Amino acid sequence: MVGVIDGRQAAARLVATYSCIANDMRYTAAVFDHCLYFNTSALARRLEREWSAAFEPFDLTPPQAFMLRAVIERQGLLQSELSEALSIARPTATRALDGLEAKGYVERYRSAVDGREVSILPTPKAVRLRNALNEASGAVTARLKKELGGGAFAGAVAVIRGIRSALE
Amino acid sequence: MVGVIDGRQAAARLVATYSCIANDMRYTAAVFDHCLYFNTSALARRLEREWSAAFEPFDLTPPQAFMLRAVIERQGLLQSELSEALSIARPTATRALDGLEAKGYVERYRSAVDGREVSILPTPKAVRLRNALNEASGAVTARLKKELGGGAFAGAVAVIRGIRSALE
DNA sequence: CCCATATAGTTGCATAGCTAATTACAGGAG
DNA sequence: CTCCTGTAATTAGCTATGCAACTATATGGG
Repeated sequence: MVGVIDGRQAAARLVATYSCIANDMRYTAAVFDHCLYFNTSALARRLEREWSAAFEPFDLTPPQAFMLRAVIERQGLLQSELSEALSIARPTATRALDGLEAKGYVERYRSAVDGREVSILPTPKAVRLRNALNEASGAVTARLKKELGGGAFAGAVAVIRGIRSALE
Repeated sequence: MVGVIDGRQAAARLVATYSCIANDMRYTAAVFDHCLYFNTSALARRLEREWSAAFEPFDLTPPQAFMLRAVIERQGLLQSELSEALSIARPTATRALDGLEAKGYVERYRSAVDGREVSILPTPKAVRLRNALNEASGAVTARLKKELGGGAFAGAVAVIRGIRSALE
């Protein structure tokens, strides 16, 4: 904390709120309106809240729930394959699986073929959650589709996936 | 670590890799292809890498750099206004500003009008970075625009921003 | 004036993500 | 066989993020 601002400066602040010295566009509301990074990160944070609420009844965070769903749908994948499927770094996969293992949802099996690899299998308790997890996620999707319009929603997902794949 | 998987099970794993019991679509490559949350989060992580490299010469992470750019472009905003402008929670803004203050890029001024509020101003050292920061970000944008096609890029940003604003 | 309520900012705690470094195993060159 | 190199997973350490709780200030009612 460095100083105190007086009333005159506070008034100047209010003007600054609604003007943009940077690009001669005055009364621009948002600073990074046209930035792909900014809008994508902000949307990701916003969506995290939606899916967080959806998985809250299972006491799972969205990353945990998506990892578990992947383990259930693709039984026996190696950790490296899971990290690739979920587009996360391998240490992140290690920790997500640590958490799910501690909760009794997954088991690790070291491969007899290659002793470095570890296969992941869901426990029966996890498999029993499968439909409920899919439905919880599907309910959020259905709600957003309704709010945003079905066509717009599918188009948006396609656009976002398209950018992802264009960046490898 | 619970057990060891044998060769036969390993073979079954490979089949599982490329089939999807969940929805009768076999040979589906990606598990959550149609999920808005999954694709958006994954894209956000990918873009974080791009912008991270862009701001690396300034020893700033993307969140730090975007906060600093907002402070420079909207001089004198309150912390609450900055957190809203950047779509982050107020504690996150507090910590981002702590870091920028420690680096000598921003100064906090407690409002004389309302002693709870704090106005943020960039230091001259920060203002001198302004063009370079904008250009660093613009260079990434330009490169991606070229890779993805200008129309597709602008359309994608519009779509993503549209979803953001539809969710308030 | 004093108290109750509200608000701005901060702090504590937890999760998730990354890179770099480490450990354990695999596989080929000599 | 031994060593060197490569790779899967883990560990260490950092940043960013959010919610909940706390502090300090403001404001309106008695």
